[in-house]
Amino acid sequence: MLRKFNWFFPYAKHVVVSFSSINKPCTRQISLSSFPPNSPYLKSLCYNGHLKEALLEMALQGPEMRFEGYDTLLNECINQRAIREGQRVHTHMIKTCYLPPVYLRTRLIVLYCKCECLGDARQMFDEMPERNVVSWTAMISAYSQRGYASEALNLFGQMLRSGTEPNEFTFATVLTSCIGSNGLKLGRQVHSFIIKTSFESHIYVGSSLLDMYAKAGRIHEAQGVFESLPERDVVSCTAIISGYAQLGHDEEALELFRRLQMEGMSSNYVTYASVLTALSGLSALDHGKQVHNHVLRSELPSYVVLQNSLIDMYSKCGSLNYSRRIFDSMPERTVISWNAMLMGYSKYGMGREVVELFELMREENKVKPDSVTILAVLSGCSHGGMEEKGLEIFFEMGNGKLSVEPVIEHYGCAVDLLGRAGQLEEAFKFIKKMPFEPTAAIWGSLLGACRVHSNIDIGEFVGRQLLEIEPENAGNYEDGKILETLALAFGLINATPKGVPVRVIKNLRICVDCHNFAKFVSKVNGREECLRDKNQFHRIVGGICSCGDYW
DNA sequence: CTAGGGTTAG
Repeated sequence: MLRKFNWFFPYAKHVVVSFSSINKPCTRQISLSSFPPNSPYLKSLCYNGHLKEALLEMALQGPEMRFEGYDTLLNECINQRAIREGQRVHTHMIKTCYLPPVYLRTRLIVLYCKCECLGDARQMFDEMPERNVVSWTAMISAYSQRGYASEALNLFGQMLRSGTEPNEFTFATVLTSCIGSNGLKLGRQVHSFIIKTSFESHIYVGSSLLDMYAKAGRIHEAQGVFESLPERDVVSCTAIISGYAQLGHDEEALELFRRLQMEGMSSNYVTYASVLTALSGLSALDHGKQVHNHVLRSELPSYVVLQNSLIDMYSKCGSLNYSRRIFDSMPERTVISWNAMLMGYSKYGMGREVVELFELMREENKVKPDSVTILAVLSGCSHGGMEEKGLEIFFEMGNGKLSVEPVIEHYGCAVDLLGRAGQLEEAFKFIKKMPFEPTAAIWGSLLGACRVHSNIDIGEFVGRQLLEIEPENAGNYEDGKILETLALAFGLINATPKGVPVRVIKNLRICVDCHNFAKFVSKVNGREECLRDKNQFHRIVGGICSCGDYW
């Protein structure tokens, strides 16, 4: 009993750890207890997930705690993502003057990283008296995983300068941070380093490498790395398939998938998600259903990611009912699930469904809307005849009610909403007041509104703005022709529904003609039609389109 | 101890 009181530390509910104290030179008090540390008991508590009891045991053992006990405890804290309990272990080390070896300090970095306490992880890292390749890699990977690519790369540079040799773990993780405008250049540098250190054919390094090339749009180089791999597994195969799919090479992606399957590759839910991306790009409903059936038969657990891609596939293939059925059946949804469903409704101009679903999302209050959510809702409102509602939601963003910072695309939607509501002057003033430089797309949307509402004054001004912003479009014409072209553009404003052949923006003309033709056909045949263009869907019944002639 | 592929939008 005496021993217990000697070494029992009454912890505050919220432990504030003084990180710097862990490195102070300090010797542990010598235990006079004759009891050996009860490590097996602590271990069994941890293995059974009883962290609270294990912490109590730690307190009882006091300074008799050794490496093994700390290791077991930290492992379980990491498994359970138990930050409070992990902090207690950390505090215990400090209070009992235990100087943890590099290994345990690295475990603490991992703990803080997994619990999304990146700052604490970095502090731990900075205060290490010595580091090895594992601790460097753990910290680099912490940044990579949390999306801090430049910090990861910075640290990689520091690591090299410190004279620590990277290993296959380091390369695999640092390559995932070679993204963005400078990514390819850096990735190539890392690649040559990998060749020098003979890690090129390592399966983890190789798949990370090919993924880096694929994300940089260098699919042939990615293919080259893939083919040079001495062995293949699910991840490397999925990486190359998704590389093709993400670059829009949908047929190649599917062809590769078929070939690799015949060669005996195994698939998992990530593979199917990538294949579904390719299929939705091709609007290949039948194949999509086959994948869906296959997934159901193979009894994969219900992975949110896979269900998200099924929602997207069905909506892009025009089967919104299937999308909704999957959406409704999901035990758990992420923001992407909501976004995919909202986007589906939005592209069909189903404004009411968009607003209803968005309201459901806010009621449930489990998942926070993000920038894409609002984009889907606003564009759904403008394509679906819910202008007022859409504007209301846009202005809620400015009020801070939505925890989403408006970006230029949201402003574009607002212009769309105002234009569609016929408030052309308001839209014009709105563009002038925006905190962003208006893009060609924004002027273009106002021009479209001017066309629908036959407003020549604003339309003329907007047309000139467009020619200024997009000189590459106008650059194809000689000076005289630009005035020619402008006239035709304004002619378009008053164009009859049958359409006047105007050559201002090519796809605008094609779109009007095709659209009218489709409407004409639907009226004559009395059939419903579904068209998919670059941005949205048109569902045409009896000569009337779901887009309300506004796109 | 540390590592690779994935779903919405653009």
